[in-house]
Amino acid sequence: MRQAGSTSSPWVSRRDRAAERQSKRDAVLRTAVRFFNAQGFHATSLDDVARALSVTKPTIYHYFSNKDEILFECVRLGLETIRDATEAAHADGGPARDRLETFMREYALVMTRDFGICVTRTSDDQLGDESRAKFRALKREINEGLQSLVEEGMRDGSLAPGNAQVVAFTVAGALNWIARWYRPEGGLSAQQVADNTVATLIHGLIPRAPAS
Amino acid sequence: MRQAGSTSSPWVSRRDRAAERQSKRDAVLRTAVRFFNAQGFHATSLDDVARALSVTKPTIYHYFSNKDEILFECVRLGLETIRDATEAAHADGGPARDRLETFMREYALVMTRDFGICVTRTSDDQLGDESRAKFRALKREINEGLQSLVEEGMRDGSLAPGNAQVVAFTVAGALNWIARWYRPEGGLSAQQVADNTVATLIHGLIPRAPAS
DNA sequence: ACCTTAGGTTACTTGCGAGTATACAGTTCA
DNA sequence: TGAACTGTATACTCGCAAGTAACCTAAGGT
Repeated sequence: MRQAGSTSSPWVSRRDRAAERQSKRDAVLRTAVRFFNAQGFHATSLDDVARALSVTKPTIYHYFSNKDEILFECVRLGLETIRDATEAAHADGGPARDRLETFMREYALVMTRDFGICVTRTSDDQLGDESRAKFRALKREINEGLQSLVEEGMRDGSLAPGNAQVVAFTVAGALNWIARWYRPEGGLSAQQVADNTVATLIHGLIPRAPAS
Repeated sequence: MRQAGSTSSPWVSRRDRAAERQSKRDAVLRTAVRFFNAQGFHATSLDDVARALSVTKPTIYHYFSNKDEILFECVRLGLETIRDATEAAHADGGPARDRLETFMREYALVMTRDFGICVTRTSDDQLGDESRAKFRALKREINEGLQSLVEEGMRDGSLAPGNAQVVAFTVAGALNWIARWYRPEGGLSAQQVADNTVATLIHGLIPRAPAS
């Protein structure tokens, strides 16, 4: 630690205290999410996490009030990244299809990273009542954003007509699934996976004449 | 119970004993899988399952040796249905694309039913070592079948060229996801969901000239 | 010099739920 | 009639991991 603040002076503490606390909180989350992804939430004890950080369990309780909060913070970090991308996709101009494609690519990339992976591995029965409600709300928000983007595209003709809800879930499923199979050490980079998946969804499985 | 065997006679027991035992075993699985899907595996105690069947926990242990076995049998039932469909798809003649499409539709339908739902809700860290190995093996078998079907289609030109592995995972993800969002009481029938999802995957998101 | 607070520890409580020991009733078959 | 087995219940053990109590230390402000 002792990573100093803006000016590097021995008189660390003023506003830096808060920053240091935050950085330790983050460290707990980063460590916890790896365990959750590797072993599952229930199979991970806070002692595991503590040990990995060379501290003890009560220390963790100094930063979080319970295990639930830790899990929720993990999924929140993943979900908020995606939600921000949804909002960006709506704000941008241009044909809906292009905005959708950009969004999908971003979504896919999140799914190759720890917090994104945690989102799809977490089912709401693992969370307490209040966290579960927030978790669901965030997911719904994202899904509605995706679906409305699809609807827009169907309206403006840049997307093929169909059932927007099913299409949105199909896209979400294909993208979420990346979190379940992607391995960084495998042959493909995250970017390649994202590009290929998005291309498959956009163009479909059967051949198509060169012109898009 | 007392549902009798082939001939309806009061002398029930001979070969029927085994059948009755089997039917009770099945009842445990059907009840358990509903709980697992509704509340999650860890959040479901065997007392819950027992109570729902109006028996007690030791009775369940009379049919299964542990909780693990119950979960594994649930996912096995789901997975084997899919695997059989894979094999059928390989055995059939005709262009690979058609066989793939049939297989996808069947896969999608399984994902609307209890045991199929359980498959995608179960992550391997919930299983013991031996069950986990079998679970993974079954899933791999299915995925390899799917991927080889895709490769075949790319070779014979009935599918667009691309990275067969990514395509297979994209398809699997979209189909698996059905288990996470489909609700029978919602507006769409299982068949409609299957047809729409498959159509989206086959044709892609962007418009296409009428001729396939 | 002293009080307070933050960050940490050791050692505990506690509850839940998986799994078991044991007993008992009914049925089959010798 | 009675041995053996099957299916079920009651009442227990037991371990694990979440969460807590109580205590320690060092640093900052005054």
